[in-house]
Amino acid sequence: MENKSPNNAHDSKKRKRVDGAQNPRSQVQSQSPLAVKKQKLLQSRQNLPIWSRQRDIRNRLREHDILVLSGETGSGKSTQLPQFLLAESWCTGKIAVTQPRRVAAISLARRVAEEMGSPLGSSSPASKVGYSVRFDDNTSPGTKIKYLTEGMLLQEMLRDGTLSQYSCVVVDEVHERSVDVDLLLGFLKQLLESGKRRKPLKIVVMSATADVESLSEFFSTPMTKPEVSGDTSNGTVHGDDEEFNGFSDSEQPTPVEKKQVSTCRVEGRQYPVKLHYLDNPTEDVVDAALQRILHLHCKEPMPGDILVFMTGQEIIQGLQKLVEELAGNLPSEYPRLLVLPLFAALPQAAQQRIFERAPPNTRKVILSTNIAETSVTVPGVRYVVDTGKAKIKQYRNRLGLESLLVKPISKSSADQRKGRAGREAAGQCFRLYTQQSYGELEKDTKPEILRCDLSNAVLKMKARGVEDVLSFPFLTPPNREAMEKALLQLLLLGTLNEDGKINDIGRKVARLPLTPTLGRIVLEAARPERDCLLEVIDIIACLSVENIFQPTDTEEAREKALEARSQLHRRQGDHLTLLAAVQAYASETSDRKRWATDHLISHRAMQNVMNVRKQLIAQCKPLSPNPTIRSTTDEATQENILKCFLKGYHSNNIARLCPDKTYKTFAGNQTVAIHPSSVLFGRKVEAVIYNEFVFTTKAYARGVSAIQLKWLEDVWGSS
DNA sequence: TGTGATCAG
Repeated sequence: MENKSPNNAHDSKKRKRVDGAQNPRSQVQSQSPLAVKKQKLLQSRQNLPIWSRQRDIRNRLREHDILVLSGETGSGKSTQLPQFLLAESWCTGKIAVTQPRRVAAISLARRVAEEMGSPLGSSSPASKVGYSVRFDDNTSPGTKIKYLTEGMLLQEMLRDGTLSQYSCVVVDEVHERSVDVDLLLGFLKQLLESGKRRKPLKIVVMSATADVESLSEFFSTPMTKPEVSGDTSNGTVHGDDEEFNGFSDSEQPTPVEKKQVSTCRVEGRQYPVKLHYLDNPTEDVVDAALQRILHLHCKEPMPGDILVFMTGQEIIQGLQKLVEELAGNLPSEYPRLLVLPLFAALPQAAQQRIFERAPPNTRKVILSTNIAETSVTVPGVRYVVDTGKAKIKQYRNRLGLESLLVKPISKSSADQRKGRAGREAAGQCFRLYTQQSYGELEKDTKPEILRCDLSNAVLKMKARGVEDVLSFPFLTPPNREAMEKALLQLLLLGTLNEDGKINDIGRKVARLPLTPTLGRIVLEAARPERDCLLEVIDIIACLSVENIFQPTDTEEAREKALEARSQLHRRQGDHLTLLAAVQAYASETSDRKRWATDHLISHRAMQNVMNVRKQLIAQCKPLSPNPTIRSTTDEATQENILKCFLKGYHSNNIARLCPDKTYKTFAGNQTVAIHPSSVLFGRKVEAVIYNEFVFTTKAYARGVSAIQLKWLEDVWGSS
């Protein structure tokens, strides 16, 4: 039965006829539900734009190792391309397909399993399709097609430097240009040019935009100085290495010739969207959006929901009030208007409301951040209103901190937003800016690697044996200053040696699912002198998820929160307060959700904390097989916990109280105030450490704990 | 006395 499956047929000549078999009735009667479902799906697969390109794509990959495929949403590339390749003679191993987001990896795997008539993941050893995302590895030994997040493949590359179990890596959604995708592309390019693979490795790079030239140029041009060196002796957290790790041989790399890269374009499927611009620029986009929403609602026929792109939570909630007010005053002959906000911090249940059908005679208006641009598909939308702005992360080398700024979006972002109106029928897009302003927008959004703190990326490169990170093959190289800042940071953390080589600590930190700073703190906690691993992991878990404390926007809510959380507050500061919260939650055995609600703590955030905690404890097992559980009321324990943080923050995140009663940072002697959300707010202690420095109405330190200056020598004096 | 686009390990 296995061999009858068209996608497993190893006889590619017969394949076309089997796929096209139009008389499945006799098979259907005798086949399992999975096979019936597969047969039903075949027709819709055959209608996808990419279907007719199957032969072409397979031929191209027989002749070339690299294929750059551009295709818009709806072309079917993410589901069909991996299936096309399964029967190729070079495809003896697995096919990896990377995705930027977990939900995408999971839903694609589910869909492809159905199409292939295969059980999903670990449910059966016969499963051909699986997925792997953080906290959820759903694969079986027989998995041939594996959907996984970019971060998961990066982790796999640290453990198995040549990706020996794969015959093909498909990198999807490259146009989003996450830091992880940029690293992956560089690592894959190095791997291809290293000549380290025993069997061929095929690479398919897929992008929704037509930036095919830069991608094919990237892969076809050999690196001037192939980077092959590095000390990769074992220093693992897992201790399960079998394969070599990176490019550790001292032998010279094989000389590289210019690679042949094949390129291919597939049409998407999209209904037409009519564009409208403002004649004159507006000063007040909120008002312009309000007018546009009401006008659309009163003039355009039903059905047809409206999706409005805005910058952030606050402005969305403001507009929501205005629209609801005005819509309430409309004459009764108009349909009703249901306003739904959408942003990531919104509780899950509230986010779900956008998928529910509106009551009869009601039009939905969804006011969204750019979450609706890529991460969430809102159904029923025929009208898009675009303010042309978004909050964008920026990194400032000199201050060494990331901040969010409202900035104009790029052309490709604007076009993506517009496309959201044409998913189900023809639609319209109203841009709340002029056509001239559109013309002046950047073509693409600046890749994240040019806008962020690079210490994590650089550490990963070092852990893969890349010694000269300045000549790493980046699709768009970050500037030298940002790279040097990251190297310095890693050196201060003690993850690199003076000569820039990664050390044992660095290799261990690189494998933890944390920033280098937080990873370093965890390692410190495992040292026998500190011996407070479990306690520090609880705190670190909180710092690596969203805020566990429910936001308090009114005076009343603030008082209520203060009251509800009073038993959790620790006078030493926010770190020990977080620890108290996790310990209380974890020891709650009856109803954790209720406990969270009672304490005005986000249950969803706490569930994430528990997942991260479990993962970190498992990963740290080799560091400290039997960690002691400490009494957290013991002063020595408290001191040890905070000293671990001191080790990770070194001079960056410390401030001391000056005679003028203000806190000044160690590093820059800058005045910094304790944030009102801190339990230490308003208190004066000799010195503090803090998790982050933010500049809003003034310079604030958030996540603050009291320390003693005499501790510094103990922490900095030792290695 | 005040904040937060989004995603990933």
